[in-house]
Amino acid sequence: MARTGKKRGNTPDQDPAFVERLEQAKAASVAQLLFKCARLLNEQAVARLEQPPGVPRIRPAHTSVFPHLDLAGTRLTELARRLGISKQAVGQLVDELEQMQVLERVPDPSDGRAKLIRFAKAPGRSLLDGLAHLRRFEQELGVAIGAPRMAALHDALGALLVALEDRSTPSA
Amino acid sequence: MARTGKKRGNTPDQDPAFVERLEQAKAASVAQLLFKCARLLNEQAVARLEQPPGVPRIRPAHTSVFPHLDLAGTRLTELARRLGISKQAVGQLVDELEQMQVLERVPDPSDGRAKLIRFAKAPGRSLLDGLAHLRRFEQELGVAIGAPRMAALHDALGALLVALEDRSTPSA
DNA sequence: AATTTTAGTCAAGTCTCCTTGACAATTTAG
DNA sequence: CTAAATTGTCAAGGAGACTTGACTAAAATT
Repeated sequence: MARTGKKRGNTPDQDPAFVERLEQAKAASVAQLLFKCARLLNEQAVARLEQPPGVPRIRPAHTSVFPHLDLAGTRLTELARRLGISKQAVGQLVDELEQMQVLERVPDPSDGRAKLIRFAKAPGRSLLDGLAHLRRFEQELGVAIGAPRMAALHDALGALLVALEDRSTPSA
Repeated sequence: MARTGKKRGNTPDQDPAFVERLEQAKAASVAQLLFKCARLLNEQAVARLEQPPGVPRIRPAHTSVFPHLDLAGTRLTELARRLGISKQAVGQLVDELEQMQVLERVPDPSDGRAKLIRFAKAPGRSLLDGLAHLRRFEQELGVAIGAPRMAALHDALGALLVALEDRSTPSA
């Protein structure tokens, strides 16, 4: 690295007003903050999990399934509807999560065609370890930024999610 | 839908303690909320942009570049380092953003090999319109969840980002 | 001046995540 | 009982977001 120290700082030849508009736009963006935090958090959380090689690793997409699972079990079709993706896609995710012994499929007693998808009775450490890890990670972050802020974050995100979901599905 | 009304509510045959741990874990996850909000927000923001057909559309991946751009211009290699991806990948994103007249490449006066990537001088409406859209979108969301919550969200995310960045680069 | 590094690019390939199409097993409706 | 609809699965495929490898031009090092 032999650059002469002027790594940044001055704008070469751009209109100051234009520059200011950009600065403003960048600074104001809650969205940008959100994106960046989400990416970093996801990366660091996943990196914490020791993943046994060979069997399919847990991937970001898998986590999106959990919040839509009823504890009594949920049908594939219903899951697909909630996630807004095809049932084949869900099927694949569930296949993998089943291999990891995180989820299990049991026959639906009330319908011979259907199966209920639910958390595995004897999760192969993957699930509970993973969740415990995540919890611990979140606690650490809570300490880092302060409990009140963490609570405020939780609250605000919950509200934001509702607002966003209302937009994407104005009907359902 | 002929299920006899027991869509959820009671757990068939699972250990209550286990069930509670799961419920807790699900409810507690700030991370899940964060991921989902970020994804929805990015998708919806991009979807709002009226995209001229033919030329490459702006896609969610593109937005990740902006926060790392210095207004004076940033080199491709530096951008790649900041984003944590290969310079070829960045090159592709920048190619597309250049075609859309959102960014431009100018030769780096201090190094004949290098080019500086920066916001286009005459953005083809895409950029400024896009930023204006984003601002408006955020304002709408602010109304939806309430101004205080929005402020709290902004504050908490800022703090969280710092905490996360400190972790990922304890040295640099 | 000769050698090694560095900045950016071209080409090709991979991995993830999701889609469409076709299908057998059941259930429900007529 | 037969016809239509629904549940889940198998198979193939595609778009997006990267990656690795090979290479040129310019700069720094020796």
